[in-house]
Amino acid sequence: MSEAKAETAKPKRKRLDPGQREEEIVEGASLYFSEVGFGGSMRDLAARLGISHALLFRYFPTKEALVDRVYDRIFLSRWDPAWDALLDEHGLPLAERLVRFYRDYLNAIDRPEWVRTFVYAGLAGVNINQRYLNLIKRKVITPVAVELLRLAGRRDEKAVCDEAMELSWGLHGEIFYLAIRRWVYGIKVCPDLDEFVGLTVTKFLEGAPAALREKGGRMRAP
Amino acid sequence: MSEAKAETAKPKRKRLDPGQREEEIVEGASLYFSEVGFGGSMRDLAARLGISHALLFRYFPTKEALVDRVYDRIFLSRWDPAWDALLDEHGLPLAERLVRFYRDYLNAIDRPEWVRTFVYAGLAGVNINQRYLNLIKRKVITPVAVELLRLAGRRDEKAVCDEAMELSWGLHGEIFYLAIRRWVYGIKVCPDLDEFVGLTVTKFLEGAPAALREKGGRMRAP
DNA sequence: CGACTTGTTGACCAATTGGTCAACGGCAGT
DNA sequence: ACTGCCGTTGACCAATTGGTCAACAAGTCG
Repeated sequence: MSEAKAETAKPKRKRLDPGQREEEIVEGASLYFSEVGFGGSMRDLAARLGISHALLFRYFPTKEALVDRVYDRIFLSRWDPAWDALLDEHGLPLAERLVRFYRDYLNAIDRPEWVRTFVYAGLAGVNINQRYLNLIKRKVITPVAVELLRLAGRRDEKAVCDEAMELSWGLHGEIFYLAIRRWVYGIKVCPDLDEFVGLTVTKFLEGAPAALREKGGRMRAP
Repeated sequence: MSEAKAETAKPKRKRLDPGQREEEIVEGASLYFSEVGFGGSMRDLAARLGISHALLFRYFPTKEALVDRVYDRIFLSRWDPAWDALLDEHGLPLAERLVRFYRDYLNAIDRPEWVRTFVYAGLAGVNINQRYLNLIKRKVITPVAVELLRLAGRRDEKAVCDEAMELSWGLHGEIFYLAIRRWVYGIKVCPDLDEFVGLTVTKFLEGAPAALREKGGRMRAP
């Protein structure tokens, strides 16, 4: 009873195992920077961790080094290898694959650290951003576009192919935009993510092939 | 010839009309902050404008005041009143209205200052952001959702109504995401915006009613 | 209990930040 | 050309920033 403060979960003040402390710092930094952006100060972060800011420099030689680690932590291995197989499972109907993939994917990324850090990085012009989107393009957008073309019964002329890519990006953007609305704009969104993905994929599969076939129709307004 | 520097467009160094100078500052600040974020410094901005940073404080008492002006400049009166009438023109088919509105809208907002500042503001938690999106919801999302419900032949039960809203947000997000890809992530996008809007609206109108009708089908996976 | 290792800290530094102010100097009006 | 208004500036200030370093103390080994 003489030290009643000891109840607030983590009142420890000193002498941690180095590995443990480092982990604690990276974890805390991920949260902190995702909230305030990478303009946040080392002192604030330290205060939040309950340590002195000098200690941060014991574990990371420079702020940039910490930031890099945060990038790694958040982006690296955010791609579940199982998704490769799933998206390529031509035995399953496309609808099934898309619904399952995007439910899983949205579930994996729809958290504040991920979305906010990703957007912060984009605004700051960090290249990790473009690298990640190239991966998405290669593994998701393009394969989906290819199957979309076949579904619409179009041969792969350059122009039509580009349109299929844009439609595929559209599906992706629509889903990611939900996360943006929630974590960047702070707006309340549809609580049932699975339902949202279901709706959106259905809309995509019902609408996109039709849009592709209708080329030259409604699009070319006077 | 004795003053050859005088050729680089605006080598003027002193004594502008106050109104003119103020305009110049707000204009420059809009560009500057949209590039580096609102963490940018007054000194940098001043250097970029070719004036001393003290002068900035002559025109704006504080940095915050300048930032507010930039917000106003960028967001205020970004809504073309003609859009109200257009969206409400029930004589025209919905497809026509949507295509025309979103072509115009995308054209109006698809510029770096707008998109980047909007996202910066969102991350910073500035309320102007939510205010703007409420306007979008009221003037675009909801009316479109209502017409979508009718198109799908569904009565307006709460659940179905929510779904229609999400689908409508989806269309909006898809289109805005194009601007994000371009101006936040710095990725090359479909060069023909009008074509993109045409495709996306077609996909929406072909797919969304179907998705709404199909409730309980593909969505409820085991 | 004392000594040694090492995780941790408070004090300090130089650079940068938002903001102030007295003094400078264009540019009328006469 | 002189004068005076006022747009403009350089020098300055306090607070904050990333980063350093000698000193402190928690835990362990004898």
